[in-house]
Amino acid sequence: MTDESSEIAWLDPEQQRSWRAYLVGTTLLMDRLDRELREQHNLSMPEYEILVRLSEAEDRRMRMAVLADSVSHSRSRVTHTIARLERAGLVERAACMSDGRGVEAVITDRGVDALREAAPTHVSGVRRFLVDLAGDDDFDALGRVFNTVTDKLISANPAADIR
Amino acid sequence: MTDESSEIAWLDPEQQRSWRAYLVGTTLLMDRLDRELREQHNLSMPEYEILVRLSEAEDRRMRMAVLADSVSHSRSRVTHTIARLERAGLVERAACMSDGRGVEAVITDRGVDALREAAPTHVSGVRRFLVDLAGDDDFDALGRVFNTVTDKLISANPAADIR
DNA sequence: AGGTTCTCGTTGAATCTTCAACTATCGGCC
DNA sequence: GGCCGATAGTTGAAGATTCAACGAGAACCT
Repeated sequence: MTDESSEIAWLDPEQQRSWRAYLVGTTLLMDRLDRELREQHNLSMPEYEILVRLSEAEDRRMRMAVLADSVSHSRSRVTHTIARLERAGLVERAACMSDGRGVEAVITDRGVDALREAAPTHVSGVRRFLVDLAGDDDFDALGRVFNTVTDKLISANPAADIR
Repeated sequence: MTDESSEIAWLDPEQQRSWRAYLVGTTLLMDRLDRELREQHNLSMPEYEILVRLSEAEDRRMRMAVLADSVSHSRSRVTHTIARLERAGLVERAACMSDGRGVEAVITDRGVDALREAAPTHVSGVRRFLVDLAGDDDFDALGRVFNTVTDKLISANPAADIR
């Protein structure tokens, strides 16, 4: 294209095909999983993910910042998401004893129930549209790649705050 | 968990690790690439993708529906995105001659320039945070997986309208 | 103590996306 | 020609996410 383009490391056609497949595939996949959760369980993907983290946490509760880091969403976003979940009665907020600024999100019994109901739907979607389509080796490769990507982006973006 | 859970094909721990790495990694990656484009070139990822498609198209123009399909966004979304790009002077709309309902999006010279400027930034990001981190074989695997995912989700979602 | 600086989490507005409803045109059919 | 269902694209409001600014408490330093 321009003069400087000769110095730029463009993607070769095959790499470009893979990159675009990833972009489009991810869009379609997230869209689909989100839609299934919404229609069948009235939950969005981000909400679902947060419920999962909380349900696995010690004492079913997590500090907002830890929660935000664990899903890699901004703190503001988590605040809003938790607010929605709280309105739905699936989560409650509790002041943090050890830190006056702190807030803990706690999944309620109803939250656990909602998650239990939604989980099979979700997992089946992940299987049908991703895991079972990929060979085991390819799926392992995917895991390796994105573990590396995550490491790189976490350490490149110093410390906690995603933003 | 519940009784029926014994019949459900959950993900084994390693699969779960990969799935979550993909989720988190994708979040971080898209976030990062979007931010770089925005800060350095005042473009979002979806806007960038659309400019790319248009720039590659015959005569630099595409029907809205074709464009929407090619990036796998809803038509409404593309309408809004194009409206923004039009406001920025990077794209124009033109009535379609062969079909009275049709609208073609055409990338302007300014649009081509903007894309030319942004492309090196973007490609470098894709390389630094994904392509160059993955071994060639792993990256190929990623391409295979998402080509399959895309095929499955396109055919599963009969015909054009993504939603 | 007092002051400074940092982190925690929230807030409300701006931006982007989704959703449902709508207009207009096309295409087939009678 | 005229009707009828399907398709193209838009619209505006509702919903979700980002962004910048903020208040409150912690941590540190003297």
